[in-house]
Amino acid sequence: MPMASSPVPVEGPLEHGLHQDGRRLTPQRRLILDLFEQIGGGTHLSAEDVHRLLVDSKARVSLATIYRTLRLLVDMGFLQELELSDGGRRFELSSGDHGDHHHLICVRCGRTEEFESNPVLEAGAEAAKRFGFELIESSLNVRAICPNCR
Amino acid sequence: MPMASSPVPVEGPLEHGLHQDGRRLTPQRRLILDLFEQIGGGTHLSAEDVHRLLVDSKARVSLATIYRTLRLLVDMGFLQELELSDGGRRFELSSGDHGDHHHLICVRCGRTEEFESNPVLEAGAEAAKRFGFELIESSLNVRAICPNCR
DNA sequence: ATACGTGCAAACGCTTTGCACGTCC
DNA sequence: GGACGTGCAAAGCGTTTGCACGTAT
Repeated sequence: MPMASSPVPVEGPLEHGLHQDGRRLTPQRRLILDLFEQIGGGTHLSAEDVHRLLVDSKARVSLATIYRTLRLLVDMGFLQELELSDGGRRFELSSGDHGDHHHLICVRCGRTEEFESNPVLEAGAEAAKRFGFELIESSLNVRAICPNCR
Repeated sequence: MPMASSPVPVEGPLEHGLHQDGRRLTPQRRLILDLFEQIGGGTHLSAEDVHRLLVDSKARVSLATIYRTLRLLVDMGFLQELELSDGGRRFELSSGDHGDHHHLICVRCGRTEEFESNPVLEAGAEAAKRFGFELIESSLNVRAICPNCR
């Protein structure tokens, strides 16, 4: 039988990544990443969404910290930033598998569906190669009108 | 010999579209659309770009009118709005042929190359169909680093 | 102990809007 | 003549930043 108590609650990737750069693990950073992990991989949240959700759950985080932490988590690779059609920036948990995502967006109500497509990924990679660019990621945004809004 | 003067200088699509809705053809609207037509189809301009170019050429147009007119021209289908990686909104002449465009964007310097890809268009159309959406347009944004910035 | 992070509020950049005046039909 | 469009300046919105205080290491 193992020891009953483990004073260090298993150093996760967040702690590890932060400490490597001399940065610190704060309750706010933990809360923000936890929120994305609990809410699941396919959800797109704005900075204000994150703030409201955390405040609603009695957490004490300022909007400024949300913005700073979201940028940090994107830089560290935990989150990905999305550029949807309305100009609003959204964030979602990095999908460890590919890193590329395609979105079908209703221009009326904002409803967004995700899908995958290998031909699209290949086309992006090929275009980058042709122009001598180093590929980071490719994202297809399909602007459309959803069944409810028609 | 025909009459020497033709008081209506050939009503173009802009005049026609405007008058249909009880809207008016103003010098500002003409200037803004002319700018895009002269500069060519592949160029992406921000609202400020348009303003600066017009002011530089001695035109008298306010930034507010630029914004109002850009939206109008997009609504009328003469221009298309682009959502590039940095969150900046850009506009370009509607390419009469397809209406879909794909961009390769350098995340460091903002250099943008355009390319075409039928598989991408097909993938977008197929996704829209699968979810029951009515397709408007699809755009692939490939985030990458250009040769100069590497 | 000390560098790093936070909250607050002000500043910021881009975009929109209220209003009085001007202009196209 | 009258509705529509413009310019100006102010407001709006999402985001960033300076600063003093707090806290993780």
